[in-house]
Amino acid sequence: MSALVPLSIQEAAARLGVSPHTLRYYDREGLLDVPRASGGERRYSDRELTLLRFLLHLRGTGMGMAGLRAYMALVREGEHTAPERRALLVAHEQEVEARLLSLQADLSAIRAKIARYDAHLGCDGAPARPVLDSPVLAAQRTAPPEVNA
Amino acid sequence: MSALVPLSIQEAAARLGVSPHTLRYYDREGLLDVPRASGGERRYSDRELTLLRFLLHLRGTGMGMAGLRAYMALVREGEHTAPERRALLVAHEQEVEARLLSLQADLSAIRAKIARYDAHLGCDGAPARPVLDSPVLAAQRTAPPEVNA
DNA sequence: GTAAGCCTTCGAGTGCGCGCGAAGTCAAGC
DNA sequence: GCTTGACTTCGCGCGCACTCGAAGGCTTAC
Repeated sequence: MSALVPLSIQEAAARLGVSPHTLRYYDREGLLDVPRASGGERRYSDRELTLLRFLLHLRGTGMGMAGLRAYMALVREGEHTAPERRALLVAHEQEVEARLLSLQADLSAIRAKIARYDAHLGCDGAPARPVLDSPVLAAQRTAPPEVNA
Repeated sequence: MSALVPLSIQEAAARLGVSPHTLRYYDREGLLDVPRASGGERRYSDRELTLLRFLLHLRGTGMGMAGLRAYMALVREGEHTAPERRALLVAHEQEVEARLLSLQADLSAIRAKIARYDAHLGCDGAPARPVLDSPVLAAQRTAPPEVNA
């Protein structure tokens, strides 16, 4: 999981699942100060990889570049900014949770529609296929079906 | 929930929670054939509102305009396209579920980070605040904490 | 020495889903 | 008849996060 020796931008990109272009972009945007080798090449070691992995979690949940910059600015400030970082993360967490709920609601509506197609295709009153269950669906059974079509 | 009389674009937009601009855009893009009043004004009745509501569920789960067009093309084709519509929706559903899972994984990582800040701020080995639980979180306790920072 | 290959910077382009302002039209009220 | 106001079409602009191409430099291999 961790590298013993600093990685080139290509290797780092491969590990993180992004393109080298993206890593350079993040650098340009001032998210990280990536150490350079003698020839000026970026060297990604554990610290950078760890930070980037977390930044990618933030990006994956829709935080914009401005948010990432703000967070990394606090990180550079030092340990005493921990409360502010926590506040920033909690605020983001709440936004994400809201989006997650509405995403689940939308998905639920789509599944209801699929179920209706199943009912009509099955042509015997009951769904032909029981719409195989998924772990993600657990919470949705509490919400009303909301069959709006 | 439903209108007895066709709505103006403003009223429809308000009900659907989008802007009139967006409704005209959808019209231009050929998603719906919205009936017009004598003066050429769009009139949204139950059929249109219902269709749009479902389209907004699709948009809300990240389906692009091309997907919406494809779906609506099938709807216009008639009832015999039901199997294709179902297939389209099922494919989309699976994409969304995948995104949902990765979103939850990202969110989980962020929450782990918050918990670590809590631990350090609390300064007594245990989280000062038990990180209040949410219904969304139910499935996540099965996944490993993945504290990567 | 020189060719290969990966790196560098800089700046412009892309794709998507609107957002918005301009300019014109139409129906209703006074 | 004239204003008012909501509607129409048209088409450019935008914000975001990349994405890519051009032009050049450094190191290593032969």
